[in-house]
Amino acid sequence: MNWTGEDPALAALEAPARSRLEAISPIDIPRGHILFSPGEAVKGYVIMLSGRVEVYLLGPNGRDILLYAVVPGQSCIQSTLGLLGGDAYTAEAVAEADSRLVLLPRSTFFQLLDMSPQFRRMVFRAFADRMQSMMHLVENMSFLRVEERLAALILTRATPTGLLEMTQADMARAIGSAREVISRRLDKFTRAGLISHERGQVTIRDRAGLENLVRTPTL
Amino acid sequence: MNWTGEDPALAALEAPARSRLEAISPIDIPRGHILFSPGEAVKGYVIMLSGRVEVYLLGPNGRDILLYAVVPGQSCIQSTLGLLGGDAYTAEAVAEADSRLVLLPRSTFFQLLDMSPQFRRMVFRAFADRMQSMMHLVENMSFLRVEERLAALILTRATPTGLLEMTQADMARAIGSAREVISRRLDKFTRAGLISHERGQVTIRDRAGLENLVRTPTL
DNA sequence: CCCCCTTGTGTGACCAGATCACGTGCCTAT
DNA sequence: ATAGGCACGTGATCTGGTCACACAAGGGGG
Repeated sequence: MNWTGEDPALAALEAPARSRLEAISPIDIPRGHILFSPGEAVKGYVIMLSGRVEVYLLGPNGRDILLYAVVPGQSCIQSTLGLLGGDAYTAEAVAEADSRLVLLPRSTFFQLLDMSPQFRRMVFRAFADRMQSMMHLVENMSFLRVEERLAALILTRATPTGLLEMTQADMARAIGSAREVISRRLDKFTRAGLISHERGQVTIRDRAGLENLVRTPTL
Repeated sequence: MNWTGEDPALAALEAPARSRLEAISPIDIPRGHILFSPGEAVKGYVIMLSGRVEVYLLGPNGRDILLYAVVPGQSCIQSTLGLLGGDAYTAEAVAEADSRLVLLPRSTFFQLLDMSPQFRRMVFRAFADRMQSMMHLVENMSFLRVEERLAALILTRATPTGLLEMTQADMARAIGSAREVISRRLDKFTRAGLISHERGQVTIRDRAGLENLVRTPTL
């Protein structure tokens, strides 16, 4: 077993730190599984090896918004917050794809933090990335219109062939809007010839047109 | 000169780290001064000794929203982000009161990070606090109505005697709304007997009534 | 002291978007 | 076949952000 070789950042760790990590077995999480829910105690520091985990903030009325997605090479900030501050989770994390990850117990995490400069850099970097992305989230939600956010979502999440398989409700969650609004916007896009859409999927018809929408602030 | 004694977290540092810090002189920033603007290169890690610095995200149309305020014992995350990720500032920081702070050059910051476990904890803790507050920001802006946010603002920022000296435009920035909306809400609050207000200030008349507004989700 | 200029406010009209309350096809398991 | 669940469409309504003003309160400089 040699999972630390799978990731460049992990492979760069000092030998002692690496072997300390190797002692822990990765766990596999099936798609759709919930890693943690609000109120649960923090289990440890999470290192993603493969897959995709999305972290949502849950609102009182059943609404929820996507805070960020964790992909390999990143860590889950929620966990780190809990480890450092002692608070419980306030968000929900769900595996969007079959995922493989390593769960570092609190004590191991702190040991590594003290013994390995490389590990420290890794953690700091992960922190910085998250913070950056959170700021972008705030920025987008505050200053961009739904139409721009939606266009951006379609462009960034569609396959190279221009297909996006996603339900309207999920799109709404991803850009912090409501399902009904997505429905209407997709209609508008379709009438404008930018996309076509049917149950569960959107197909890009005019990529340039969408890109134009994104980079046009308010016009 | 012995400024590390002024703050409990700093006083807890190991002797070598402390003396390393003491070699740097604090700088004084007058109220209203802008510490940094978007696009500027990152100067270093900031440790606040006294005062209050507010960090705003600037929108394209002149609108801006308060990301967080830095008070003594905390650090400015924007700076840290820059140090770790190498990106320039994307926000603006302005001193809301006369402030005194220490600016750690990048190299010193990393040296301390490597040599002092206490310093590491301090930095991590600051990071975690900021991340936590950013999540609260997102949470509040997504799930709370303007009225609740405004009531909360008045309660938390008013003096013990119930006076809040702040312009409506500033309140709007603080809770991520627009000036006109604040104007109308304050009117409403006043008609309800919760507050009274005049140019540049709000006075709490019915604290319990305001608190009730805050903790009532939608009713 | 008055004028002018800046700053802080009040207000109405309008628009984007969130919420509510449905209805309607599709798909699957019993 | 049918019932239930899921994805989607749609109108009505409300909150809140934007725009375009007017107006009042200070604050110098003449």
